[in-house]
Amino acid sequence: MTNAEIAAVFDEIADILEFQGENPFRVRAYRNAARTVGEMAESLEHLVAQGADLTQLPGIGKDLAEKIKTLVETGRLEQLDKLRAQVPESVLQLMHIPGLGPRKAAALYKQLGITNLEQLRRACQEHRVQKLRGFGAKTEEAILRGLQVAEVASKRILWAEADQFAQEIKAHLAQVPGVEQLEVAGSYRRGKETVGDLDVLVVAEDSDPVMDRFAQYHAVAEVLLRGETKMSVRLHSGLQVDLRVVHHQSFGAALVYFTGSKQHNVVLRSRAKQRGLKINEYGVYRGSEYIAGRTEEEVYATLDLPWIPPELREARWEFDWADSGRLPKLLELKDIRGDLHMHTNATDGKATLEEMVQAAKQRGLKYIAITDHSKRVTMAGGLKAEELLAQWEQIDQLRKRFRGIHILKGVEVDILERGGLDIDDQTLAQADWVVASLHYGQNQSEDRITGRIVDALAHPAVCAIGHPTGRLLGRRERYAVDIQRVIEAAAEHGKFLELNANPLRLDLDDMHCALAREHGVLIVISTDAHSTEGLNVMRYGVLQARRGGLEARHVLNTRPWSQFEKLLWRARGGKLSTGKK
DNA sequence: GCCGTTTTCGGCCCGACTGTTTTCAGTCG
Repeated sequence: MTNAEIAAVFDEIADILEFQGENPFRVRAYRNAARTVGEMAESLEHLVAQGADLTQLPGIGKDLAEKIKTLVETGRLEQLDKLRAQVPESVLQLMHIPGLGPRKAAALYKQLGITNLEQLRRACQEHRVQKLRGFGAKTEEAILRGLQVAEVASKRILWAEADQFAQEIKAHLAQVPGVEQLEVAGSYRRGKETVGDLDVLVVAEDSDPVMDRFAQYHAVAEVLLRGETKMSVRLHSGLQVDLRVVHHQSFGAALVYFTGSKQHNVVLRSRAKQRGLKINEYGVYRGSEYIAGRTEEEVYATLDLPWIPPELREARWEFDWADSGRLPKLLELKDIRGDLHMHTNATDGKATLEEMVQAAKQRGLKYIAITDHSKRVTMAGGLKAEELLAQWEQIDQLRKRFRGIHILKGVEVDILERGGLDIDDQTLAQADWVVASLHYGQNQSEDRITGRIVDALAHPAVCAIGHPTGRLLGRRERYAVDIQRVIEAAAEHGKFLELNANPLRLDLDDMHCALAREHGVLIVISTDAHSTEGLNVMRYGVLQARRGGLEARHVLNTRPWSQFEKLLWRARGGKLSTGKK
């Protein structure tokens, strides 16, 4: 059973317990466990097989450790079977309607016998819902609206898309007179790969002009609520945007509060409590006395903490790091010196080889690798060995004309379904840089896929594995691959692993990056550009790496050329074909 | 169900807004 499946079991248990009105802290324990398990890079199957002590994991105690063990060994959990028998599965969907929580959903089920969304719709239309205690005509209307938007509202969007809205909204609100400070917080500010909603924070004395202007933002479809300090809208795209207006002495506290994550805030609050303080979105208080809140630094300082970069605020390692003075100096976009995965119009890219080199140079890159597809990737017009060799001759010519940038002769060689690589060893040996990627046979078993990738890492010509999980955010699940084993193999052979900066991919993900760092494996952040504009996605990859706690020294393509050359030489067993001028 | 620099029992973050109430429960973030 995979980690994701175990996490799903715990989430389902939490859903049912919540619906049944169980102790909310018990529900939270299951949610926390689901999160811990779902985010782990190490496989629980392996940990159990090794007899590891699972209670060392955060939020996993004796009881849940035993349940994980049972799930891994038998694939089932008696507790869940029993719970499922008590509540029809479709009833749980009721809780996913905005405005319906466990209490109201339970009332609908118990008093009206509603077990699915269609019955709910009919009951609202027949005005049976408003007769229930605690419900009314407005609730009924809200449910009907909620039914319409439930599907689109639950969809998270890519960080890159959220960034466009965030920039527009900032520009839109900045024009309001009296707006002193303006920031978009939430998971957007934490740089999470997908974003569920936007939290806009504004400092102004008077909230009305800001809210009036906000309602006029062209993408707003509906104002969901509007109060003194808080307003929520839904955009035509379905994205919800929350606006909070605060006074300047609360800006830091509110920024901390609305940046989150939820779990990070819970830790902050308990730390405040331990120190006899109270922290909320308005500030830090001792009793009713305001202590701090103007800036984030000020707020963290009252809790004996340094300022923590938003990307790390997930209650994973940041508090341990901060307490022991080991908070990393996170990687920045300006640290990036090279880009080692890009395509040209020789395969499925749009720009010519020369245009790509020109564009890379304009962006200040000191070294790049041209890595077109190999022949197996027929859809992209992958290159045969002789075509590659011809391209590399072209690169020889270009090297004479372009100074100040090193152009590596590379290839993105396909890892074949049956194992092995798509280009012969002799040709590969002449390349400066080889990315091996898996494009076919994505439905094979975890063992086979992991085996194919581990074998590729053992190949002397291969430098790195491209997009190592193959996922496309919101479109395609990752293939079954044991990342732990891949990282161990990369460590053993001194190879590198890619963090693909395409906003749709972003794999390895943050947790994988952290695990690679622990194993001393260097990450390569690459754009996988298919056009000159494609080179601009590097910043998304940097953001993901920051979430994994990576510093510049953990990333191969931050190295100056001379250092990079040495590392590459070592990775290829002391054999470097050219790369030098 | 977890967890321990107040604790192995008794806590577990805190506030805004809405709708349905007549002082508050439920939901959300």
